[in-house]
Amino acid sequence: MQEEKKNIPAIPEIFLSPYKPEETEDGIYAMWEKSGYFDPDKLPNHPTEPFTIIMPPPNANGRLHAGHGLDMTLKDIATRFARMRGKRALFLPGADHAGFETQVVYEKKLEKEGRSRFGMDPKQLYDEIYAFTLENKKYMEDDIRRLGTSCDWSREKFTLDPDIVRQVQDTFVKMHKDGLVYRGKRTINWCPKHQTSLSDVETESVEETTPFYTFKYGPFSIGTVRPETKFGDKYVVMHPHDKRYEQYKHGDVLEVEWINGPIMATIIKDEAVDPGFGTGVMTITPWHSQVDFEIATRHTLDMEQIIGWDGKLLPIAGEFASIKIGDARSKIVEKLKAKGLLEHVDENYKNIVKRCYKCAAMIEPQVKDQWFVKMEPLTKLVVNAVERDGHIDILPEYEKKILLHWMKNSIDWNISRQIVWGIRIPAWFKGNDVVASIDSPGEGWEQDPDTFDTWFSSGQWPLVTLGYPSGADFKTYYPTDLMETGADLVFKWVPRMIMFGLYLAKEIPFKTVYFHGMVNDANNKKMSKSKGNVVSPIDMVDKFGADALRMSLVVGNPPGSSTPLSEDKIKGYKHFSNKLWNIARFILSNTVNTSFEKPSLLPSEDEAILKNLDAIVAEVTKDVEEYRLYMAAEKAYHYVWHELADNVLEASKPILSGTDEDAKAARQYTLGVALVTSLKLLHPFMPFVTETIWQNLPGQMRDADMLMTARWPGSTRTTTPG
RNA sequence: GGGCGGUUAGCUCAGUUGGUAGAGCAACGCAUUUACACUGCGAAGGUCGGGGGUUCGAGCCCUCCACCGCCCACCA
Repeated sequence: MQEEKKNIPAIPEIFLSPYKPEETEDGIYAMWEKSGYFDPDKLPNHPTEPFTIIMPPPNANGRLHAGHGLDMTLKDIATRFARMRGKRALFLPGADHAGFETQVVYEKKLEKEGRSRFGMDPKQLYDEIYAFTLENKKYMEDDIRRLGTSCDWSREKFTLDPDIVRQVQDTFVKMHKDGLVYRGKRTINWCPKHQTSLSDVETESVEETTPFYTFKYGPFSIGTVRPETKFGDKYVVMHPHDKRYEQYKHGDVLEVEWINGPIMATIIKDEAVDPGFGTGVMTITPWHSQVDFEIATRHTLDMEQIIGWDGKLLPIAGEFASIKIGDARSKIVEKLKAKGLLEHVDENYKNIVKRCYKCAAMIEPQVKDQWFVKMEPLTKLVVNAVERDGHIDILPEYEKKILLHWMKNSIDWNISRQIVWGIRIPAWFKGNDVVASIDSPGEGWEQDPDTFDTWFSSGQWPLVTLGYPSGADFKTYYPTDLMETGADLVFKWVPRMIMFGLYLAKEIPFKTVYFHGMVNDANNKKMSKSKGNVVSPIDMVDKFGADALRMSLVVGNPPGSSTPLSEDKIKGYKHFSNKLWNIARFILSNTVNTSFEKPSLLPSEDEAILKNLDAIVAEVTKDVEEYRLYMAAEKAYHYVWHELADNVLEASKPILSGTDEDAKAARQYTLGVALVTSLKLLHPFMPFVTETIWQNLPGQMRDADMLMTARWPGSTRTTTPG
C-alpha cells in the first residue's frame, strides 16, 4: 500500500485532502477583489459591450437573511456569466438607509435603553442613527462578500450619499415644477406609535371580528364599529333615492341627543351610501375616515379632528378627552347604553382593520398636509411602455399582469414622512407660501421638517447610482440589463423605478425584471423569528461553503415561486463540491506532464464524449441567456456528476491503465477538455470551488489567470484545454 | 369583494415551442476496483386533483368543478 502511494504522480498537494471551503473561500475572494476585475473598466481585453446589474441595496441596519442569499446568488450568476462571455460586466452594489425600517429598529433600541425619540433633538437623533447604520453596513457588506458576490465595490452607493440626496431632491423640484407633486390636505395612514404617515404598501389589512354597534341617532339608527370617533358626527348621510328617508331633505337640520348632550345634525344625501347595508343611514367622521372625507369634500362640510397624533382623544370628547382610543371604546359604549341610545350589538361582525406593517398598531386615518405624487400621468407612461412597446421582459410572466393591474389602479402617493431618518424634502414655507427649492429662498422661510418615503429615493436607484443625468457611467451602463429582486417588490419598488426611469431618462431602466420568490424553511413555511425557523445564510456558508448554499438556492427554484431551504439540500451540494474536487484530482493525476495537444485522429468514443459535452454547453448557455438559471444549474450539476464522473471517468479507467498509448493520449486530451469545460460551466453557480481548482491546474490547461475572467466555453471542437 | 398562483413518486419540487413522465431527499437490495463512503451500481415507487373538449398525439392548450395558498380592497 505504502509503496503504491509513492507512485501516485505528483499533483498539487491541496488535492490530497477533501475540499475544505472554510480554508480557501476568503483567500479566493480576496484574490478576486484585489485583481480589480470586479470593475468592468479594468477587465483584461477591455470588453466594450456593457452588461449592467444594479444591486437592490440591502438595508444597512442588519445582517443578510436567506432571501438576500438568493438575491445575491442570482445576480452574481448573471454577472459572472456575462463577464465570461466577454461583456463589460458591472454589478453595482449599494446599501439602503431604509428610512422608516431603520428608524423602527433604532426606536426599539432606544426603548430598550429607556429612551424615546420624541423630544429628542432631530439632529442628534439623525446622527445617532447614522452612526448605528454605518456600523451595521460593514457587517452587511462582509456578508455579501462571503456569498462570493462579484460586485464592483469601488462604485458602491449608499442612499444617503450627498450626490444621491442632491439628485433625489432635484427630482422633487422638477416634479413640483411639472405639476407632478402637490401639497394636499388628505386622508393619510397614521401610525400612532411611530407618529408618522405611511403609504398604502406600508400597511397591512387584516380581517378581524369587531362588535358592530347600532345606536339611536335622533329618528335614525346608525351602525358603527368605531364609537370612539363619533363625537363630532353632526352629519347624517343617506342615499338620495332611498324611499325610507324621502321625508328628509338634503340640508335639513335636526337636534339629536348624542354622547355628550344634544347636537345639531344636518341631513346629507350622497350616493356613496349603500341603502342595503345596515339601516342605510350613517353618520360621518371626515377627519378619521377616507370615505367620510370624500363625502365631506363633495359637500364642503366641516371636518374636525377627534383623535390626536398620539392616539388620544382631544378635548372635543369632553369627559373622555386624553383617553387612549383603545381604552375609550368600552367606556363610550357604556355611556351610550346608559343614555338608552344603544339599540343593538352584533358581536360577530367581521371587518378589515389596517395595521402598521412594523408594529401592528391600528392605523388611524388622519387628515394632514402632505406631499403627494400625482400618479396618473406617470402610471400612464408605465402602462404604455410595458403593455404596448414591450421593451421589457418580466419573469415570471404573470407578474406583468400584477404590475399592470396595480399601475392602473394606483392612487396618489403620499411621500411625506414625519421621521428624521431620510432625505429631507426640499420644500420651504413662509406663511401660506410654499416653494420647492434645494436652497432656502431667503429670510424667514422654514424648511419642511419631513423626509421622503424611502421608495421615493430608491425608485430612482438605477438612475442615481449611475450618475444621472451627466455621469460617464450613466452614458455607458444605462439602461441596465437585469433587475433581479423579490416578488414582494412588484408593488413597492419595481413600478416606481420604471416610472422614474421613463419620467427622467425617457427609458425603462432595465431590459429584464426577474422576480424571485420567498426562501422558506425546510417545510416550505415562511421563516420568522417568532417561529424560530430562521436560517442564517452566513451560518450555512460557515458550515457547507458558499457554493453549496448558492446551488441549493438556485436549483429547482424558478422565478416567482418560493423555495424550501434545508440543511440536507445544502449538504448535498457540499458533497457535490467535493465530487468536483475529486474529479479534478482524478483527471490531474492521470494527465501529469501531458501537453493536451489535440490528437490528429480522435477515437469515436472520445468524439462522442465531446459531442455530448457540446450539447450540454449549448443547453446551459441558452438556459442562462434566457434566465432559466434553476435549470442551467441542475443540468450542469447532472452532467458533471452523473455523466462525467459516473460514466466517462469510469469508462476511462481501463484506457488510462492500458497499453494503447494513442488511445490513452486521446483520452487524456478529452478529459482535460471535459474538466476545463465543466469548471467553466459551473463557475457562475459555484465560483469558489471552481476557481480554487483552476488556480491549481497546470498552466497549459488555462486560458486565463483567473477562471472568473476565462472564456465561456463554446464548441469543444475548437477548444483545447491549453 | 377583486386579482394571481398551485394541485405531478412517501416528502420537497422541476418538466422550455404539445411528441416514450424527471431530480433531490427518504426508504429497499448489492458493492470496498485508478479519484471520491462527502462513493458507486441496481431495483422499487406516478390512472400528472376531477369531469368534458381540441389534436394523429395533452402533465402542457380550451372549458367547467373541487381543494390549497398568496396578494390587493374606503361598505360605515
